[in-house]
Amino acid sequence: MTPLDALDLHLLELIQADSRLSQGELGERIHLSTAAVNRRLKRLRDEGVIQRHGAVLSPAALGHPLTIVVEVEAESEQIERLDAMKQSFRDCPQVQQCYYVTGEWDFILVCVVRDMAQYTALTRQLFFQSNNVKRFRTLVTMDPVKVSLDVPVSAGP
Amino acid sequence: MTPLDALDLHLLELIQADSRLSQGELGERIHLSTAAVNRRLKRLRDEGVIQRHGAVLSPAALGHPLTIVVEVEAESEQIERLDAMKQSFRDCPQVQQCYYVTGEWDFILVCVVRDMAQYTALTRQLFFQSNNVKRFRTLVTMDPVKVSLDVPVSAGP
DNA sequence: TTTGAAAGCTCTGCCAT
DNA sequence: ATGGCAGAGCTTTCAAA
Repeated sequence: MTPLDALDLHLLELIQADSRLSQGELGERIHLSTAAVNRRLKRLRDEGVIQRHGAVLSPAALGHPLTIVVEVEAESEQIERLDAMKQSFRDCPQVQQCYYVTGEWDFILVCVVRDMAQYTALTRQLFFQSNNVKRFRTLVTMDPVKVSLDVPVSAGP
Repeated sequence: MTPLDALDLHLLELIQADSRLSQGELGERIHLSTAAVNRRLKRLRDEGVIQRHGAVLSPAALGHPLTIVVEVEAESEQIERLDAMKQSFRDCPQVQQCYYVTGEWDFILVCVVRDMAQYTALTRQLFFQSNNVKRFRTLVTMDPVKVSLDVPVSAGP
């Protein structure tokens, strides 16, 4: 994979914040021609640095105002059973994010739901119906202080 | 705010998955003219249902291959001190997400970092340097099973 | 509300540098 | 690698229904 130069990083920073900027506009900002921007973006997409272009929707506007973080401990850590759990989390639209982690718990989930009733139904489906959840703990979000998937682009300390 | 009809929801579902679909293409898929699609998208943006259009970048490709979940307990729950904490989390590029939650812990953070050394530096900056962190617990991600901000669009159970 | 068309932009490939 | 250009395609607005 081609290493990223300063212009690539600048480009990524801009389209991460707003993917609707036209290639002409991007070119102006980083002092490159439209064609050059076009080529770089294509390369970055082909190499997988840019994974996808998506619209970020308001959960509240779509009737899912509640964000809930769930800590989950698995019964058995057999790969097969863990994979089945992972798949059930991936398949559930209400599960926005799932991380398999070290430490006290095995999984951390972030869920978006309509109300507590829907969350209760979700726990039935995901945890009680599974035969591999030892225990889970629910953390209800009072304030989604920061929600993004943005990656630091500048060099960093 | 105008209530969302079935066509709006279909549109949102499509551009949430891929915001690069052209308005003509979207129109074909939901059987509407380009102009009608254009107007609905504008309305959805103006109303804040569509919050932003962004590119999702690969953390690994940008040199941030480690995702770390952190549970944080605050010393004092004075609004002023909590707000200061929230702001420090918002301002930190390595903190992708922060939720202020009920229960055992006060904050859940999701961080993306280059390596453990950078994470250590981050904890210094965010936790030790703060005068309001009682304790925190680190959960290192072994597998980012599902990472998205997608919101369920269909009606749901 | 909708469609259809017109004007203006944007993307993309080609060629010269 | 880059910039300039041209044709195709896309977005946006407007009149009409």
